[in-house]
Amino acid sequence: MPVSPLPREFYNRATLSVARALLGARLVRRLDGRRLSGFITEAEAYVGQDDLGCHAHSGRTARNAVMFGPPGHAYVYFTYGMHWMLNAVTEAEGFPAAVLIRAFQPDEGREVIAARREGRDTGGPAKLTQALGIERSLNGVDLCRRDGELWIEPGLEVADALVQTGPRIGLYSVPEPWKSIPWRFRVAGRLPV
DNA sequence: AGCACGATGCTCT
DNA sequence: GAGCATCGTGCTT
Repeated sequence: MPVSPLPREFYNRATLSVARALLGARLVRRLDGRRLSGFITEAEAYVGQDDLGCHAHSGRTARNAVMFGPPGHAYVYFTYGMHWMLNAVTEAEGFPAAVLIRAFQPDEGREVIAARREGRDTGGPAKLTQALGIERSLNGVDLCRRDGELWIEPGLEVADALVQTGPRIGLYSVPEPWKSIPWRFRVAGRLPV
C-alpha cells in the first residue's frame, strides 16, 4: 500500500506553518525509473509581496508566476548562473508565497545520490537539486500527485526541541526587517534513518 | 574552521 | 547592464 503524498490542504495555510511542518517530510524524486528520497532538514518561508526577500515582492513576472498559482506545486528557479532552487508553493491561489527547501538527508537511492554528488554532501539548496536532478522541467509540477516525477510524502516526526530557527540565508541586499526575520527552520543534528 | 573569490547565465530594469 | 534565496576551491588562522 503506497504512501499518499501530502495533500493540497497541507500547503494551503500560513507559510511559516508549512515550513516547520516540512521538516522531516520525505521528498521523493523519480529519476530514470528509480525512486530517490530523503528527509527535509532545512526550509525557509517566503511570504507574499510585502516580504522584500520574496521574489514576488515586485509583482508577478514570468519567473515567479508559479508562486501566484495554487498551493502544492513546485516553484523551481535558476540563479547564480548555474544553480536550481526548489520551493513548495503555499497559501491560497493568488497569494504568492513558498517554502524554499534548502537541505535533505538522503534515504532511498543513497548510492545514486552519492554518485550524482560525487561523494559531497546534500546540505544546501543547489546541492539538493543537483543530487536529485531537479531543474527547469519540474517548475510548476503538482507535488500532491504520486504519478509524477517529484512529490512529498509524510516522513519522520521532528520534535520542537530539535528545531532551530534563524534568519534566512543569502539575502545580502534585502532591507530590514526582512533580512533578519527568523523564517529559516532547520533540524539540529541528524534524523534517525 | 573560516573567509574571500570566481564561475556563469538568466531575469528584469 | 546589474544583480542574484550558491558552491567549491584555495588560502589564512
